[in-house]
Amino acid sequence: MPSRTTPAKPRRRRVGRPAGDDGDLRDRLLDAAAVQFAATGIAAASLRTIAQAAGVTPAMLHYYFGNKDALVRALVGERLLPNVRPLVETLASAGETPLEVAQAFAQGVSAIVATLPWLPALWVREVLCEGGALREFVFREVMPSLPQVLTRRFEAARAAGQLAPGIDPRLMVASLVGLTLFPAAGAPIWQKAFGMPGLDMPALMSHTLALLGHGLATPSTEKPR
Amino acid sequence: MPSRTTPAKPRRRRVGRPAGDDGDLRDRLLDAAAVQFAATGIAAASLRTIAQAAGVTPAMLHYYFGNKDALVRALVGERLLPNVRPLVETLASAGETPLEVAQAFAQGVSAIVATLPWLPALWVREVLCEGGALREFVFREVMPSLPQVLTRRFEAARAAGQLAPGIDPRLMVASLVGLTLFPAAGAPIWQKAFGMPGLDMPALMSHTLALLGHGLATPSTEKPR
DNA sequence: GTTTAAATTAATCATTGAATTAATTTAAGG
DNA sequence: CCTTAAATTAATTCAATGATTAATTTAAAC
Repeated sequence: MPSRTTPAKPRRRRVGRPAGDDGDLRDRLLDAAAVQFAATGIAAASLRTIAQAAGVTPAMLHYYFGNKDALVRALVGERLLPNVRPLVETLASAGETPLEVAQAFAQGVSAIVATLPWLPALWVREVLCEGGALREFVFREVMPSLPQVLTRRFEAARAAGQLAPGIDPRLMVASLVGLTLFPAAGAPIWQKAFGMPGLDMPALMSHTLALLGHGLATPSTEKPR
Repeated sequence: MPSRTTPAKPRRRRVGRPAGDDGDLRDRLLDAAAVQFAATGIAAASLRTIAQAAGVTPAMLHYYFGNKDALVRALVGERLLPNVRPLVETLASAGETPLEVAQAFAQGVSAIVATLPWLPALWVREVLCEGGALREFVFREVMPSLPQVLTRRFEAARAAGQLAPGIDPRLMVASLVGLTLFPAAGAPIWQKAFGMPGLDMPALMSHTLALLGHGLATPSTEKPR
């Protein structure tokens, strides 16, 4: 039993440079920041909380990044963009038919989610919503290309008679994001609150691709009246 | 030109009960709060900013609502739920085929957006995302019914052979929200950044219903190889 | 060994935000 | 008219947050 006079917090680190080689602290701080930013939004996430999650003092965030804004920029530059850019480049040429393009998109999102589980929530909150803190920055970096690349591909498909009537090529980006990235951002909700434990990315992907492939009605019941 | 010694801010209200009958201030505060909450997220929206947008002092928020939490509850109780509940009730019986149910859903969302333009962004940010401030509260009030009602309807349709193969009835809620409410939350983005001025709710709705009706490939090019 | 650089904490500061209170003005009721 | 209640602002308080600095410990370099 610890003596009553020495509070002796269990594993409290002493002041000074640590013995063990903690050379990866910067990475751990970025990870903690990503999780916290995605969970509560960037504005609502305090540096104290992030530092605490990484087991250090908020002064370390100042030491490694300078200030909160620079931390956000580092996260975007070193984690977000490097993982999103390959997808954008892939989509410029992947697949032939519209459905194949959509499949490539869904697969790319699925891959990103597998490595960065916090990305969908952060993207939805801070990039896609009005007033999101990352909108300007991200749009300048990746997005000028992504929507236009995809739109051009779907427009070409329509010109070639490969796109179903009534589908707006320009709106396909919104539809694809809404069907893949967005559900991933709320996965815990759909899972727990709706009592569906089987909702993982593979299940979501096959469902979504079926929907994109032939819609939701069976041919026999379509327009029955 | 105003004299230099009297700053005399133009239309600064004097202290005390106002002459004109401003009996609707409480409503205006709720409106300003809704807009601000949707624009930056609840946590990041300051009472100062909300009060300023309504042209009054933050003390008025305390006067009418008590504290920020009560303001949020009032907004949910008096603006959100009354506008969302009718949709939930409609969906319990509207339409016959899955496509008709989806159409009723899309139309309901469209109607809500017309009256409360700020709702999609607020809903996506604070209800659907992990860590959203309204999740617990809203889920206890409306959501226990909405997803289950819709899921049951799509499951019945599948049992009746009206649902296309590969479609998961439980995931349809996520798909519908992702195709309707979610794009509405980011409408200004799709519009401005993608150079598509024609993106309004009617256009989005017809596109989405076409997608849900028959998928995105023309029958002739489906499975070409 | 001694010196120097790196990494870390504790402590502090300034700013902002939510919450509260006292004072003030006007409307309404008798 | 006089009194009372309602609505509003200015000013203040308290907690939390981002930012910063000085002190401290260890590793590395010579």
